[in-house]
Amino acid sequence: MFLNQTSHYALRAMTCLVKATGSAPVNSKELADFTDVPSHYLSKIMRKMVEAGYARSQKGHGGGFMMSIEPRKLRIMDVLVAAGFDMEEQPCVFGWEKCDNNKPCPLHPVWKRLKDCFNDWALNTTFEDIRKESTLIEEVKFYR
Amino acid sequence: MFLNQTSHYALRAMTCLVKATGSAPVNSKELADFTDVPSHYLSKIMRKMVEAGYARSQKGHGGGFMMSIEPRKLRIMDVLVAAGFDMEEQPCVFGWEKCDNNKPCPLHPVWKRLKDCFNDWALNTTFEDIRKESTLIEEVKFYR
DNA sequence: CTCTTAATAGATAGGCAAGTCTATTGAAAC
DNA sequence: GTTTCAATAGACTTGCCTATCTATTAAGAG
Repeated sequence: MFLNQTSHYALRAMTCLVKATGSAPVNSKELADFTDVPSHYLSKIMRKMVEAGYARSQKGHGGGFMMSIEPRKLRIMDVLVAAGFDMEEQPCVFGWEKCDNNKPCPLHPVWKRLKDCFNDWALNTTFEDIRKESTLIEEVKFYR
Repeated sequence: MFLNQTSHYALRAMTCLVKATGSAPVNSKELADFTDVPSHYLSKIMRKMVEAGYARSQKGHGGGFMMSIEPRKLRIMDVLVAAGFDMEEQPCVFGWEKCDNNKPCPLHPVWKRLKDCFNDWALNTTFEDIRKESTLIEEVKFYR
């Protein structure tokens, strides 16, 4: 419904990492299995998470990825942005170059309400919330 | 940000029609200009609006499209659905076939909050709201 | 009737996000 | 040091949503 496939993938991966906090690094094969993302494609997304400082990677034997930021300090919006999302670049519903309160497109006020609630969600949900609310990572295999 | 291009186009077109209620039919060239949608592509979308009963089309001289439902009875969700959107078919963030309250994916509760606010918006905003809140159609040309 | 305007239909093409493949680099174990 | 495991890099391919093109059908004007 919202966002693109890559955003979904990034959220899945970081969710797995937050659940694995404290344990050994999760290697990319495992991560690809849990998240059901093509492994090579996931690697690219993880690269972005590493560059943004949200994950660390460890090469070689026993290597993999681990979260490198306090979950309560990582918001959903941060992950989306790191994965390439940019709220400012989102086109106006009407396709207008300039569309703001001064020169609103015919759908501006209505659309703004939707954007506001999306922003509210993405900025006020942290990975600490996700860690607390999500099912256990161990249960993942069982469920699928 | 949300939904696909086609959904945006459908909302633009119906917004123009609701603003033109009472006047002569808006022909597809005019509609394409106002909405900035490729005219042949817009035709296909309008076909769906006609089939859904939200617009009427008039062929020949002086023909075009006009709204055929009371604005207060048409919700944003209706237009989205007619344009091809299906909430039930929206994949789970985690890509699970079955993902509900019984077998929630690790992001289920968090994602649900976003879906709820989207639904709330799409189901509770009518084209009467849009008509009242939007800038006048005459101003459109001026603004762009 | 016929002329003009405009919607409809379906086949075809483009563009870009998503996914794949191959090779390389880096780190740990022994 | 050498072997093995695993991340990184980047070129290449795929697939699907958008968009375009061509031809047809329908309706009103005169």
